[in-house]
Amino acid sequence: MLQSKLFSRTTKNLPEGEESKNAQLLTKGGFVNKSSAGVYSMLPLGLKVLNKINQIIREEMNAIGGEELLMPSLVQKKYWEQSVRWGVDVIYKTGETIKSEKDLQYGLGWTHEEVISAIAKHFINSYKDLPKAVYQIQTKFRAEPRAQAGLLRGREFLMKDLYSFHLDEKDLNDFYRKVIDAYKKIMDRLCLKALVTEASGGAFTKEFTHEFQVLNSAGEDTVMHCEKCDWAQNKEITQVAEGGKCPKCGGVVKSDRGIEVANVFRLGTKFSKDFNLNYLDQNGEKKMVVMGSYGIGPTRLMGTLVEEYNDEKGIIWPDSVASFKVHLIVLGDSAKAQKEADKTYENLVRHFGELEVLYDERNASAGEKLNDADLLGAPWRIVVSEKTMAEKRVEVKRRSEKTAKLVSIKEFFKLAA
RNA sequence: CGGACUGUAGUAUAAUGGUAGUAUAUAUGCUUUGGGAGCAUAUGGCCUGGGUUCGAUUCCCAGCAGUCCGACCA
Repeated sequence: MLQSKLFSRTTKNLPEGEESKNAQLLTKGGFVNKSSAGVYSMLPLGLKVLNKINQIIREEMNAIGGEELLMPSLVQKKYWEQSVRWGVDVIYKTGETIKSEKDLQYGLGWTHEEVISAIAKHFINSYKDLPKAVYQIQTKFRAEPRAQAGLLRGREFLMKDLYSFHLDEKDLNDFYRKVIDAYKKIMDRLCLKALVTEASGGAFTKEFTHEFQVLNSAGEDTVMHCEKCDWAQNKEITQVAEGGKCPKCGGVVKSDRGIEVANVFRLGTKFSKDFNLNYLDQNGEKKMVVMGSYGIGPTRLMGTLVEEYNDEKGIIWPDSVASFKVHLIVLGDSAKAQKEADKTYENLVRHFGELEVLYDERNASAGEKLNDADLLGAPWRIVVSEKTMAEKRVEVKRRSEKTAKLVSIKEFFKLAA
């Protein structure tokens, strides 16, 4: 893609008052645009990142037998009333609707246990229908009293929500483990280290739930975790103080801020009861379906990646999610260098595809181009100039490293493989 | 929802009870090209409502909006 043709452009000035790194850098680079507090548009560059994150999530969800579907965002009041959740204060509710249905009210979906339970009634009647797992990647709405920290806490955000249906607790627990493993794979592919953290079960269950916490000072949660082993608990429930002994291995317990990027819940029969979601077992006896729900926030993950991977110049995207794999820059205005860079661009496009190569062919100064490349954070930067041509090489630099080197384009393809 | 601070051009900012200035971005031309280049010209702005005043972008009140802190947060 040609940089001169991009819809967005980078800015020199930082947005006023925004203090979080992810809001600053994503706005400066033209990845996102804030419409109002906690409400963001994904601009073309940002959407490319988000789509890659979503694709990774999809692949791992499909791998454990999840089927993708899409539920409505507009959810009629009766659904929420059935689970006694119409009263929660995070629901955005519709005001006056059209006259002929003035008694009909809707809430914008902030989670979908109700809707999926109602749907599941149509398809789950027998033990032969279980287990099942479906998920969606969808915009969620929550009337947060205070949106903050850019993409980390929004009023509108993307969520992958997976729901599973089981014969009994044992079957649920087996699947629950599977989801945790799938989430671990997702974090690995996103280059994020997340602690599987025990947390309160809230209204659903007395058992622990598990949160995936990425330790980062931008986080809102406090995580107590062992220095040695993988033991971690949300501070809300933990009995151990900082500096105390890890209950699992005896190591030293530390306290750090964490960003909750995912969570897994055992719902049990809460919604099966509310929605009469039953099945007949082998003996013809009526039993309640046992459910689980599992969430990941792709937009929050995107913000977390920026918080984790940046330097004073800009973002350093992991290879798996970068908007572009390669950022090609031509320096100097000699027609020769231009021509050579054009050729290199075609070569790169043939190798990686057009969507993976950003070519800065603008008539701009060297400093501006180099700074933009650092800000946008593609994993590889290639410079073509009179200098590199004299050596019959291109200059290749990894965004995460300090030094560049001169190599042939063939050697670069090997490096980037 | 409580507290603090803030609303001036696309963005970032300055000054002012009486014609609103700068940087950056944008457009045009010339020059320039390895870390946000230079010159010239041009485009573009005082959140809304009420009050005080001869006169309000400025002072007062209210609203709306934003950021931060706290409370909240399946």
